[in-house]
Amino acid sequence: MRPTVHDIAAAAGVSLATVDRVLNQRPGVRHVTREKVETAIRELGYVRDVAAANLAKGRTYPLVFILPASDNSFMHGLNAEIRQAVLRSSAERTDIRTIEVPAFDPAALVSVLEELSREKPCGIALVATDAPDVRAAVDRLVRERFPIVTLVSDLTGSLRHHYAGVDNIAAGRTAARLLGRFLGPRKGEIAVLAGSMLVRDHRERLEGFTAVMAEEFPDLAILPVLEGRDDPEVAHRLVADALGNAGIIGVYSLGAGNRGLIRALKEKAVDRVLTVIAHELTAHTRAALIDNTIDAILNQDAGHEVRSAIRVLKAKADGLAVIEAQERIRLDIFLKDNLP
Amino acid sequence: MRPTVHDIAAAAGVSLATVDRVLNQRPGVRHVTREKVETAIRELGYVRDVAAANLAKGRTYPLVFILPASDNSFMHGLNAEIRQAVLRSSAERTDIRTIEVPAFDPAALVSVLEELSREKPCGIALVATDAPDVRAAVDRLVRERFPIVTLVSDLTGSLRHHYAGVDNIAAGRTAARLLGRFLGPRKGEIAVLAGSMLVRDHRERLEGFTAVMAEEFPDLAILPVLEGRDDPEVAHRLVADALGNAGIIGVYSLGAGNRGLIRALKEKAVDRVLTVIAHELTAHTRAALIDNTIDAILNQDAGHEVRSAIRVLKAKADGLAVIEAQERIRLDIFLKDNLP
DNA sequence: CCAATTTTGATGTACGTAAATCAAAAAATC
DNA sequence: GATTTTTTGATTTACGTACATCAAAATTGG
Repeated sequence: MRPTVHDIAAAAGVSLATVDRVLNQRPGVRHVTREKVETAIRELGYVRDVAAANLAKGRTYPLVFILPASDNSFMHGLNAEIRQAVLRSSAERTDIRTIEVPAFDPAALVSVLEELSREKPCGIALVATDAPDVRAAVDRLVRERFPIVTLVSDLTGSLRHHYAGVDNIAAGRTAARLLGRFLGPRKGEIAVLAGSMLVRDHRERLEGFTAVMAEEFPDLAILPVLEGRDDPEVAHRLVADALGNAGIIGVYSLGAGNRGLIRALKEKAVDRVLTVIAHELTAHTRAALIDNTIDAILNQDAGHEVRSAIRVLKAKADGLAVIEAQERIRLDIFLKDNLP
Repeated sequence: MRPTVHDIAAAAGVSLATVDRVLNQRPGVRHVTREKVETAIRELGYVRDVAAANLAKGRTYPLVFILPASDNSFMHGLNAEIRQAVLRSSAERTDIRTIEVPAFDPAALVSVLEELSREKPCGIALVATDAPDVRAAVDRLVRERFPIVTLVSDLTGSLRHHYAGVDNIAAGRTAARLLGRFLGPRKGEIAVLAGSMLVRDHRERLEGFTAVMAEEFPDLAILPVLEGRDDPEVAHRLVADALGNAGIIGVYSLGAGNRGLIRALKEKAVDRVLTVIAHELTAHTRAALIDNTIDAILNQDAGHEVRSAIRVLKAKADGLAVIEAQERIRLDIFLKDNLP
């Protein structure tokens, strides 16, 4: 049996009350006594029974998710996963609130973060917009001891405790290698469709993509990036235009708005041998993968990201360790054969 | 606040003791009374606080893992992950025991399963050997209400509650498409290295592989399968021999023993352009992926499999629902760019 | 050395559930 | 209608921790 507070008290030769004072960092314990207790804790390998403690405290974990108000499949999926988590909240003792902020608007995000500092949630997950002000606001909250994880899009260089999302540079590199290998010895041009170069994850994907292309596939030339603003209509127009160029043999779509891309491909490229790699598995991209319009889909599992963020925030709130390997968000590569 | 047993008692107009009798299916409750309580439970949406219940019961979950005594990297990894889980067992209230049985030996597995029926663990995870006797033994245990999950290798058609492993047919299909696409328009022969055709997961991978090859890549001819018994030495000899055939342009290694494969490739194929796809990420395959000896690695994450098996067994033991999406074991595809 | 202060101990209640006991009430049997 | 049997209620203890209170002891300051 694992040791309890009683065992600690006995081993340290102090009373239960003193052990409690040490464990919950209450005042009124002499330094030497505190050390006796801490030694006993270490020697017996005591670990607080979190379930019992939470029961006694009647503890819940008020968590806040801050999401951009973007109208694309991925964000809808993310929202749906958060709603699923809310359904489980009574069993998990969480109390989850979602705040939507205008997309690509650092100031709005910062003001929400500042409000939260007053509200005292026990953890914050945010889809970060990459700006110095945001970084500063996050760092401030971390210093005030709020557990913070970034979701989907990271805030490199900030003090956030954890990032629940994929490595976007690796994603871009992977897309490049897949495209390069699929195209084999062919020479030609590659069209790249992004949402916006203002978003860090898109920039990083592009960075990884161009790096591998330059290093390993010199026969493939990357055309100037098309910025579709994650909007199907815009994407459709841009891609349809671009396909006027007969030299294009491959397409990498690294953002959202794939509905437009797929429509353009079906209209303009039925008779051409194009290799297409896109991000995010949705009903549309899935269908396109199956009918060979798309050759591979890179995906991040929004459900995993949300569940991971919650686990990490709870653990940080309790000062517990997380299982690192479990919290790594993997880049899923889907061909038509391994669709879930 | 979520309702407690007290609320149920009040709502149903009965005493706490009666609610307890209903909840824990103790005898001595009239049918009408039981229904009153059950109605109240439904109407208030009561769900038992598992943490509090476990605390009161002093419950632990005695779990058994049955593994084949195979000396390969994957099984070593699996064992290591189970040991990690054992380290967490006090926090997770589990009590995990591992039993090793001779590999590919249905009789041994069956006799272990029969012993367990007496020992009464609250859950069993096994790497199944695919044989009718094993199926029958598993079905018998399921009927005796033991939660059972298969691990890594499934037992199709049995009553096991869950399978914690990848879809091996999909894995084989994915390997075929990757190989086919990487090879592009080239014609030639493909060598396949397996462990043993007696193991279900290997058979399934081969099945998926040959199916896609036949459907979609008719220019690639699959050579007779080399059975390396997951042994590096045997694999080395077989592959080295096979590479005498100059028509080989691709290799699919669907089992273990990749150390031997890699050695053979480095000795015999330095000057050839071979495309190689292998299973299981180990130190060796990882290095080979980085130095371009291998082109892609398909992997199943043993840590995820173990943690998932434990979660599912605990949930089944408590009669709780599992988050299906969370328990799906994914086929990881690693190129040199997205290695963890 | 006494008083003021700090530190420690002893004890009780609570969290939500499990499990047991014994008495009381209701139902079934003859 | 009395007796047996079944069903129900009331109450208590326990799980491991948190938290509060009050008294007792130890330490500090003067």
